[in-house]
Amino acid sequence: MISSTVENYLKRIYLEQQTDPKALVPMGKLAAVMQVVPGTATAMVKTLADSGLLEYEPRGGIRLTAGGEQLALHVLRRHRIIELFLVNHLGLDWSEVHAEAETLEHAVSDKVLERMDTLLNHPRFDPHGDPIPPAKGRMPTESWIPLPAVPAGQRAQIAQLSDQDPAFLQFIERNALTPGTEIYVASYDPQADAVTLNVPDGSHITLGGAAAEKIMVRLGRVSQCGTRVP
Amino acid sequence: MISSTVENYLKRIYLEQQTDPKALVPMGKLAAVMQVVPGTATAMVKTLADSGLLEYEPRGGIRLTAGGEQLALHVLRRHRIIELFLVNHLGLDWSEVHAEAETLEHAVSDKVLERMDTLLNHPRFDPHGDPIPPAKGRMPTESWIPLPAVPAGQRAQIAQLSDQDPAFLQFIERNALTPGTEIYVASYDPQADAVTLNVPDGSHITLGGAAAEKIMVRLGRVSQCGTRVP
DNA sequence: TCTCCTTTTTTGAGTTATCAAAATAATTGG
DNA sequence: CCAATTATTTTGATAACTCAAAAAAGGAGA
Repeated sequence: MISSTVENYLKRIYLEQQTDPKALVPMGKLAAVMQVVPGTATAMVKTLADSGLLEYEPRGGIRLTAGGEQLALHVLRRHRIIELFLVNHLGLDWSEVHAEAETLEHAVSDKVLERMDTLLNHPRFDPHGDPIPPAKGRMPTESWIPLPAVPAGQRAQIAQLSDQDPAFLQFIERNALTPGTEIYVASYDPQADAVTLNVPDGSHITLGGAAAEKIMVRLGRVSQCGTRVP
Repeated sequence: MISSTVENYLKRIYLEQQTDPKALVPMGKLAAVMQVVPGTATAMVKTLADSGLLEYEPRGGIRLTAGGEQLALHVLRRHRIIELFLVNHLGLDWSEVHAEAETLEHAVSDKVLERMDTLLNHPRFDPHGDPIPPAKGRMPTESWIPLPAVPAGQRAQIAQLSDQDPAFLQFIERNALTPGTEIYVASYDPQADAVTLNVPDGSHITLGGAAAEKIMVRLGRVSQCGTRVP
């Protein structure tokens, strides 16, 4: 039986890996995201390597094996389906479901998960726009760019929010910037570190660079299938 | 933070206590139901006593304190609401939800639990007929008797099944003996160790004493409010 | 009352996951 | 190229939970 601690390590390593797929994940980074001291990460990584879940290059870094990645994706699938279920079926606020799913992802059985998946109609994205790993098959590749990379005068669609902080997500919701929203980038001034957008309801809003960087968009009016927050 | 191990001990102790409320729960019994060696139970009981969750009489037995009982009831409430939610909202079979709830009861937050409770319309009984401890206030007292205690010729209503084994529960369902069912006790022969019942659909069935003992009933046609398996 | 048997407690040890702090390796600027 | 800094690993401890097996306490029957 695989412990929830191990599940968390695998999930985190996978997510770190995605930020730079060719590089090894450094131990310091892993320790930081797992909120443990470096020595703890080293110890855990050794046991994970012994279990064949990752490759460990001492003083170099780590990389998940195919087996490790499969387990990580399974955890991620649980996490994201649970998030969506909590929003769509239990009426929780999307800003709080991340924290709930952190715990539930280790407790929900495959059977219960597949029921949720069916009830949700096999969704492709979670409430924050993150793709839900399919039960079998490869992870879909996403082509997102951060909002500040969109040239002024372009249309785009909000795809994903890469910060799960409830306060940030509530801000996003208050300003109708949830995934799926079509926006128009009115201006981007690198000097002022400011992006101004028009949103469908007619209003416009100006964001600083730090906030804009957390908003991932798809250029043009690509249609995105899958359930998401209205 | 209270560990799920501790939650399980408290829950089990509470349930054992109920079988004979005036007596202390013996250590051997606790070890048996927790499936640990006696020494483990002793060690855990000492820490629980130090935390003020139970009273421990060495070589005598244990009894939950008010605080311990409150925590136990909280766990039991989670367990039973989750069971009902899994049956009514996720369509799981009632014979399998006990096992699922054993894990989920330690992972579901109060917020999620109260959403389930609301969605279920504040049910009073779980799928097996066990009363759901209220969020606040005392546990309702049930007046059940085992099926063999019903005199022949009497009507009764099935109240609860005191065995969570999926095979037994599937048998119960196949024979339409789920909680809420009105039955008529046609005969009871202690010598033959057999009870024969008539069920609403017109058929009748004969049970051995061991199976009949696991079926708790309410005499007469008392109406039981609360959601249950159809 | 005095063994024998059962129950319970104690003792010693193992596992998993963690931290603190010392030791070591790698990198980087002068 | 070397010293200083930074990253990583090692070492020694701890907490929670567990088991195995020895020791102790309580009966119950002769």
